[in-house]
Amino acid sequence: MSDLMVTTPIHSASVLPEEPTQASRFGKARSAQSGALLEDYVELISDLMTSGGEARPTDIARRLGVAHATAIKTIGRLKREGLAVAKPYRGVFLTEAGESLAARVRARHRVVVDLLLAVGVPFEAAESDAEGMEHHVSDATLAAFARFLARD
Amino acid sequence: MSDLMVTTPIHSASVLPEEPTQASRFGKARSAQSGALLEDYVELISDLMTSGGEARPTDIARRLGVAHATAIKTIGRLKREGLAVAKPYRGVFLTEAGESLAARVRARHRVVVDLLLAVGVPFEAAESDAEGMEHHVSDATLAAFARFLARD
DNA sequence: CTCGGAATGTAGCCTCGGCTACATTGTATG
DNA sequence: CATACAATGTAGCCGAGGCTACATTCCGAG
Ligand SMILES: [Mn+2]
Ligand SMILES: [Mn+2]
Ligand SMILES: [Mn+2]
Ligand SMILES: [Mn+2]
Repeated sequence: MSDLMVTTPIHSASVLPEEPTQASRFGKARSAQSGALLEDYVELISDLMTSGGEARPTDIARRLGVAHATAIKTIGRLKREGLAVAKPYRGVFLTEAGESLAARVRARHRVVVDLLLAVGVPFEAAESDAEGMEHHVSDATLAAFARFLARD
Repeated sequence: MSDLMVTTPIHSASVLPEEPTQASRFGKARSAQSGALLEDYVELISDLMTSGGEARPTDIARRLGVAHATAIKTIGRLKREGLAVAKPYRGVFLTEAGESLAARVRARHRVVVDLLLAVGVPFEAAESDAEGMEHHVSDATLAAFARFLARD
């Protein structure tokens, strides 16, 4: 490795950022995280509706690997936030807002996985890591990923 | 775009994964998330010690953008988990385990930021998004990132 | 039709990670 | 060397997201 590469700094400098800057970064990570669960739910509900015509609490719970009571409680939160509707014992449906969020989340998920694959991440690691990473990918980063994937 | 590129599938197929597979992916994302806060704390404490010789609860809180009581409570958890030690009113210190975790976390943070920069993500978005994404980067993915960055 | 088992829903418990309000301690300055 | 004030610590609240245990409802097989 050359120690004279002044033109293109490959590595990010390891300086402690300014305090408000750093606080803002951590804050963004926290708020991104708070929406993560709802994003996964709407994406999953949309997938289940498409592939089987219905989204039942038990199926949702099994797919997420949680107890059915946990799923039902979260579905309640989806309703409160206007992302889903459900009548007792009648399955879950997405609102317009829910469908639209699901579409965005699904598209982002795919781009993240594709980016990981493109830089050489093995398939299962890509899918697994993307499930968590996706919720922290900003629009700017998503756009950069898309540009990178579209390059020749 | 050619519609005959059968040799190299660029895009990940959009099929619903098998149920246990999907549950395991979501489960991994959940457990990764549960360690995220502790990772950020040890990295930050290590940085503060290096740059200023001490890590005080107030400074930690300001950098993270949380109330000092929140920081103190989490420092309690660091102690319970054997990552830090602190005597009342005397500042926080990392144990061997804490230092070692901090070193790994710092290295991973840098690789993630560098990877994002390398694929064209703007600097501030890279730093901001990395703060959340890093905690979901598995060893396999980290290794792939490092290989990608080391390419000619 | 009936009724038993699966699905759904409810209740109540836990930990985590935020917060505010207040109490205590340490120390720097006058 | 006293004390005002900043830092630290404690108490108690909240919501999210897990869980188990139990109650209720639905529906398909007989
Ligand atoms: Mn996800
Ligand atoms: Mn996803
Ligand atoms: Mn982080
Ligand atoms: Mn970090």
